[in-house]
Amino acid sequence: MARAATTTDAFNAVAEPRRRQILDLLAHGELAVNDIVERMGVAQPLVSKHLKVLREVGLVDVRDDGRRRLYRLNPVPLKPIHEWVGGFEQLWSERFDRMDVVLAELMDAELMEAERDDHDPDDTQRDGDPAG
Amino acid sequence: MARAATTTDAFNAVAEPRRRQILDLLAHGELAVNDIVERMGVAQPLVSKHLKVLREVGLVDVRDDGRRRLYRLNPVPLKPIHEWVGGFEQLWSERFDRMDVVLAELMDAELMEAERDDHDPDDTQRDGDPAG
DNA sequence: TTGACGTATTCCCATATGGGTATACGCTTT
DNA sequence: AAAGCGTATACCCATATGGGAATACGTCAA
Repeated sequence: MARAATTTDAFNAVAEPRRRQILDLLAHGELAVNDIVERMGVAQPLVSKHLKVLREVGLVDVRDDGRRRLYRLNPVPLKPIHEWVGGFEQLWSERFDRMDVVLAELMDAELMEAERDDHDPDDTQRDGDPAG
Repeated sequence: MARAATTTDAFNAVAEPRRRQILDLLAHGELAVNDIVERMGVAQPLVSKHLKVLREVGLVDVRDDGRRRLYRLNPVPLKPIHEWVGGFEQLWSERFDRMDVVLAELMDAELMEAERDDHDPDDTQRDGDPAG
């Protein structure tokens, strides 16, 4: 099998930078295709294709306005992403007691700076469960 | 051109469900490849490949332990995702029933500042209205 | 050393991508 | 009706994917 389709979910749809850019633009309000084309400086068919993907995952809605098509943001499908990533937030935003060991080397560069008074030879947590 | 490589950034790496699953597992602590293989029920080479992708975007770190390799989570590269998606959070989290109203407010934020002397209860020049 | 174990890598394939170009479609103005 | 405009679609490509199978590699056990 190949990679999952971009239209599989918001995760895949949003992996493309241009599509994120489109969503950023639409966050300011409804826009016609040409508006997006101008602001992004890419070919119109390409924009239409990206919009199609975004439509298929429900990230944008369309509305006909004469011969134009106005697209507008629908942020709801982003929610699962936010929630999933949010589950890790604590792991990068602050030090944990038990995850500390794990994170130590990840942020060692910064932590080591503050590590002037050594102590605490304690260990014994091979299987910490931060989510507990 | 084809789709951006999965190793381009966390956005792409995390678009794959299995890789998210791996990160979820590692959130509980360090794991050897075989541990992951067992818990996910997929072929070992596949796990190794996914781990390689995660390594290349910095989402996991490895440590040798005899003939095993212990992987551990590094959540930091998830931060940009969280931040980008978080920018849209208010658009879905607040009790806004009608997204178009929200967007209109964003759009006219500046104008409204200058027009706080206005009155105009409504105009409703839109088509369908879900509210009812 | 030999063998077993734990992982990584290589080769193969079907698939769908993002981009380009050309063109078809629909609405509007003449 | 014809001409234009705004969008969407159809082709064409090079590329890299996720998965499967086989195998190479490094470490530990006999």
